[in-house]
Parts: sequence; C-alpha cells; structure tokens
Amino acid sequence: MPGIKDVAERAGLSIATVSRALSGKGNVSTRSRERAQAAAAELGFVLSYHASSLASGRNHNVGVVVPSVHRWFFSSVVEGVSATLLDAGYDLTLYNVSEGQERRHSVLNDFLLRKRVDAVIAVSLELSEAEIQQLLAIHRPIVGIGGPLPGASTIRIDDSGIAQAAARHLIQLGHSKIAHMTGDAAYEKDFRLPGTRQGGFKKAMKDAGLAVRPEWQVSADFTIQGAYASARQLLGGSVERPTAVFAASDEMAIGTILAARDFGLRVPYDLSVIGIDGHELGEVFGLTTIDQDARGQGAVAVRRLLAGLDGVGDPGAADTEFPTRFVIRSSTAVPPVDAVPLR
Amino acid sequence: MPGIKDVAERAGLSIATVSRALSGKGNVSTRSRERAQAAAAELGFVLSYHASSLASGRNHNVGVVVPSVHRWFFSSVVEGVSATLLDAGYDLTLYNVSEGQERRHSVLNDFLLRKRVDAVIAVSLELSEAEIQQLLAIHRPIVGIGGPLPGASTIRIDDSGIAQAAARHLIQLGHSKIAHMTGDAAYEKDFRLPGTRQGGFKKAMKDAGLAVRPEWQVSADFTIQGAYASARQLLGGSVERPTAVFAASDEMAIGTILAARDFGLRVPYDLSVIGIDGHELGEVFGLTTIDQDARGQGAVAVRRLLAGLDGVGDPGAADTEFPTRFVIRSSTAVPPVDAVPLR
DNA sequence: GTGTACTTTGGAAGCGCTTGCAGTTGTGAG
DNA sequence: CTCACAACTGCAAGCGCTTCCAAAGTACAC
Repeated sequence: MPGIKDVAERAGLSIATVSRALSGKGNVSTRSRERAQAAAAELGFVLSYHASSLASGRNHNVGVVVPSVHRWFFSSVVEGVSATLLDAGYDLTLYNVSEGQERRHSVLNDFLLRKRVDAVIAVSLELSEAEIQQLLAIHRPIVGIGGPLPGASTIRIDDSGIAQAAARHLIQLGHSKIAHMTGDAAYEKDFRLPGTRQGGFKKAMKDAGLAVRPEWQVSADFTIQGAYASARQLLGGSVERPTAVFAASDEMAIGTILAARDFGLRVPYDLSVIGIDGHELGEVFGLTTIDQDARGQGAVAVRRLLAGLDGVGDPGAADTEFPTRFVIRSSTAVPPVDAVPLR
Repeated sequence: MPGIKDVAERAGLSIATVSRALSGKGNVSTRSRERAQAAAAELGFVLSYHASSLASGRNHNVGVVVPSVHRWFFSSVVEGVSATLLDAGYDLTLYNVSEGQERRHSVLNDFLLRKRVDAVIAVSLELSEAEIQQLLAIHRPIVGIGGPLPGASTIRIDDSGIAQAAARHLIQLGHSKIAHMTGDAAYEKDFRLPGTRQGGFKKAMKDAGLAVRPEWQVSADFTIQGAYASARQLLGGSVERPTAVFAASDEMAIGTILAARDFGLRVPYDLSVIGIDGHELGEVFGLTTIDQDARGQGAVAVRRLLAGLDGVGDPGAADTEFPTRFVIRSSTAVPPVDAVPLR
C-alpha cells in the first residue's frame, strides 16, 4: 500500500510538497503539482483519511442522527443532507437510532463524541440541554431539524401556523365537523410536533368558534397503515361522522382516504381530507396538503453547518423557520349539503 | 480538550495502561482499569477516533452505497445494516448516490478508497469488475445486495424463481390473461432485477403454455405513483383487460390496485394482483406478495462482512441466496367466471 | 549589481493514539 | 528460600499525514 512518501520519491519531490499538491492547499508550482498528481495516479495512491484528519484536525464528516430512515420525512431529509454534503466533499455518518433511548444514548457517547464528526444534524430528536452542551463543549456545532434543541441551532417549519392554516382551509370551505388525526404518544417522546400541530388545530377551531369534539380527536403512528386503522374507527364507528379530517401528516391523510373509500365515502364530496408534508403519493390521491420540502430542509441544515465550520459561523442558537407551501388539490371541498350521519 | 495523557496523569498511570484500560485490549488490573475509567469520566474524555484508527489500522466503519434511501427497499436494507453495525460498534458511512454515474464514480474514488472504511456494502449497484478489484486490492471486502457484483460476495434473493412462483400462483388459480408490470429502463441501468423477474414471469407463462401478450407487459419506475399511472393505461385503455397483474414490486402492485379501484374493479374479484417485497402497506391492501425481508438482508450482509474482517473470512465471491416467504392475502383469487372485457 | 517582496520548497515536529518489547511485580511449585 | 512463569506496566517507536518555519529561488525595480 503506497504512502505519501512513495509518491514523493517517485515524483522527485518532498513529502511536504506532495501533500500540498494533493490537498490543493498552499502554493505549489504547476509543474510540481502535475508531477505529484501523476505519481499518485500511477501508484494508485490516495491520502489516508484518518492520517489527514489527525494531522489537520479536520474531519470532513458530519453525523446525522435520525429515528428511522425508513420513514418518509427522515429519508427525505437524509437525501437532502446527503446530496449537499457530498457536493461539499463531506462524509455522512448515519446513526439510525430507531431502537430507543439507550441506543441513542450510547450513540451519542461512543460515537459522536469521539471527535469523529465535525458536526451533527439531529432530525426530530430531542436532545437534552446537557447533551447539547456536551457536544458544543467539544466544538461540535449541532443543528436540529424538526425537533426542539435548547441552545442549539434549529431549522423547522411553523407547525402551529400551518396546522392553523390547514384547519382554516377546511373551515373556510364551510366545514364545522372537523376531526383531527394527530401523532401517537409513542412518537411524541422524541418528537413534540404532534402536540404542536394539534395545538394549532385547536386554536383555529376556537378562533372560528367551533367545538373540538374529543371523539374526533384520534391518533396514529404517522404511517398510512396506522392511520388507516384509526380512520376506520373514526369513520365506521358509532360516533357521528365528521365532514372533514385534518391529518397531521400526508401518510395519515392517505390512510384516512383509504379508510373512507372502504366505507364508500367519496373524497371530497362526502369527506374532505387535508394533510401536511408534500408526500410524493399526494398526487395520486389528489391530496390537499402543505408541502414542507423535507429535502430542502436537509440541504439548508447542511449549509448552515458548513457556514459555521468554514467561516466564523453564528454563535449557535439561531432558529430558522423554513417556508412551506399550501398545495390545493382535490381532496378538499365544501361539505355535503345534508351533512347527516350515514346511519 | 483532554487527551489520553491528561487521563493518565490524573489516574496516576502511564498512557499505555490507560489506552489498554479504555480499549479493553490487553491485560490491565482491575484497579488500574477502574482508575483509568474514572479519570476519563471526570475529564469527559473519549478516545479520538482518528488517532485510534491511524495507530491501530482499524476503522470500525463501513461504507454503504445506495441509490436512494428514500425508496422502500433501500431504506429497509439500511435499517437492517445500521442496527447490526451499531451493535457491533461500527460506524456506517452513507453514500446516497442518487444523482447518477459521475457522482457514483467520484464517491468511489474520493471517499471509499481513502482508507476510511473497512468494507463496503453496495446495494443494488452495479460496480464494474475493475471497481471491485480496486476495492479488493486495498483490502476492502465488499458485499453486494441485490445487484450483480462480479468477483465480490453477494447476497440476493432468487429473483427469477420468485417471479416464477408469483406467476404460477396466478396460473394455478386459473388465470391465463396475466399482465406483468416490470421496472423501468431507467432503473435497469444499475439494477438488473426487472429483467430477471420478467424472465421468471415469461418462463412460468411458457411452462404453462400461456401467451405473453406484449400489450400486457407494462413498466413503471417501481413507485406507487408511477405504477398507478401505468396501470391506468393498462386497465383503462383500449386493450383487452387482463384478469391478473403480477407487479415486480409491492409498491407497483399497490399502484395497480389503486388504479383498479378507480375503474370500479374489485380486487380480487375482477382483478387479481400480486407483488414482491413484503412492504408494510401490503397489509392494508390485502396484498398477496413474496416477502423478501430487506432488513434481514442488510443484517446478513453485515454479519458476512464482519466475519470476514474479524476472522479469516471467505475468499470473497460467495453468493448467498436469501430465503423469501410467500404471503397469501386477499388480492388474488380465481378469475371472474366471465372474463370478458368491460367494454 | 543590489534590494525587496513574493513564491516555492524541504526539514522536521507534531496530531493522539496503539502496541512491541522489556522490565517489574506477584504467585505457586520445588 | 529460590526459580519459573504469568500478569501487569511503562517506554518509546511508530501510524501517515499536515503545516510551521526557514531556506532557496524568482522577478522586478532601482
């Protein structure tokens, strides 16, 4: 396995010059640079990542912690993060911490802290202030997406605001019997958003003078299949049926639409459904939604991080609100004229 | 930032002993170990990853190259890989190379080769023999999942066999007008599976003496929405309608079911649909499928790799066939008695 | 020719660990 | 009590680069 020394010998240069030539830093004459590169190519030599990192103190590697790459939002964010990072010449170390708290804990300690990443992006993960301070103490900038990170920089959407907007959309169409499908308690643990969106929903309802009926507050695990099951309860159960459902995510909205179809309900004539996300499948279902461009959020998070790593970077606790886009399709309409329960 | 030296001083031990105590290798008295650990904890010290790697020559890091973590199969594999790797104390460096060839190329050269990973797992990526040899030349074991990697170790399912099984299932139910939805040409580039599955389908049809009608061979991009569009053409177009559709993936099967519903076709009474994958959503749609346990494949790939890194490991080109499971649900049934076209 | 200001180079000192080797201590057998 | 042997421990030599520093070369104006 060739080392930089071999390249230097072959190129008739010193190790120092070869290093500068290959890394592109410092002044090297064109002639030397070419020689060094040629020699490196001939030997099939590439700089050792670890040696470079150790000597320079830079890693070019950022850690990304997500609850599960299998979920729409997280994998979208990871794609955005990955593309931006790759472009910048950074590696992405993925920590998929689905297994719960103790795993998450060990990840933080054994991995992130080992100076192996320059920064960390935490997606929808609620780190304690102590954990954040620990990271910041060793100069590891950290930016959070979609989760509250006290003391750290975060990028997030206006969950309460868009929930209100979604609810208002239904209200303005004339709906008053509006159900809300929120996230599960299991999810809430690390992920406060369900509550925030629910809060926005309630506020909009209250502002419009509408009642929030407890039997129309259902929850699911943010998946299509989970929402489908919940929606079957809601729409097929013995309670009066709402004329509209606001689901806290597109996947849950889709689950709701599928359940509605099962009961012969036509969306939007018998039931309006609105979601939040901008899921690719939204189009197939004609889903009205609020697009939050998860990929874009990932990209922005990276740029923020990189700016902090290269330049002077902001002190840390900047909180950026990412813009969203209301997408009106065909799953929402005015309520049926005789909004009476089927049975 | 404390170094091992500080820990050594504080613990009243030598650097060497602290290193051994903290890494768990070599003989250290219980007393020394405890002291070292205590001192490290007090100082908030953790070993530097890069320094350890450089000095020991081991990375404890494997690179995972996938076309897109946003897709069901890949994110499933990544989850399996991630969990297994984390358990073994390895980091996972993710290369999401969705952007195409040139990106993939630079990833291989600039990242993977820089000695920063101990091994590579390539998911559904077709590396050239030269690329593989390059990797193997620097002692980077490589295992492929779902893609042909000449000269490397691979784990895969019997695509042709399960396609035949799926088709036979329909045939045995009495279907003869069977359509096949295969993967797109765009996908085929790095991912030979569509062709293999299509081959299996054709073989089963031929074996049963049934005609493979070109107008019933459609393709999509492996997504629900893509398949939905294709299926609308197939089912709503002017050609005679098949009584069953075998889709090369569950997502495409689901897209087909959605399209069928649009046309008022009842699955399975008017149309049988079968997929391949074991997608979570399969249950909601009652989809008959062949479960390939993608997570499991990821886990097996890691174990294979780790065995090769720790122990002596097999020479390389072992090809493991991963078992699949036929899951019969409610999307397949006998064909309608009067299988005449609707129009 | 001389001086000034760069640009280019190489020497060598680390970066923060791991580990071979040799020395020290402890233990049970003879 | 002595000796062989094992269990520890510390020293110091790297691992393969980056980069500070000083030396050397270049260019141009005076």
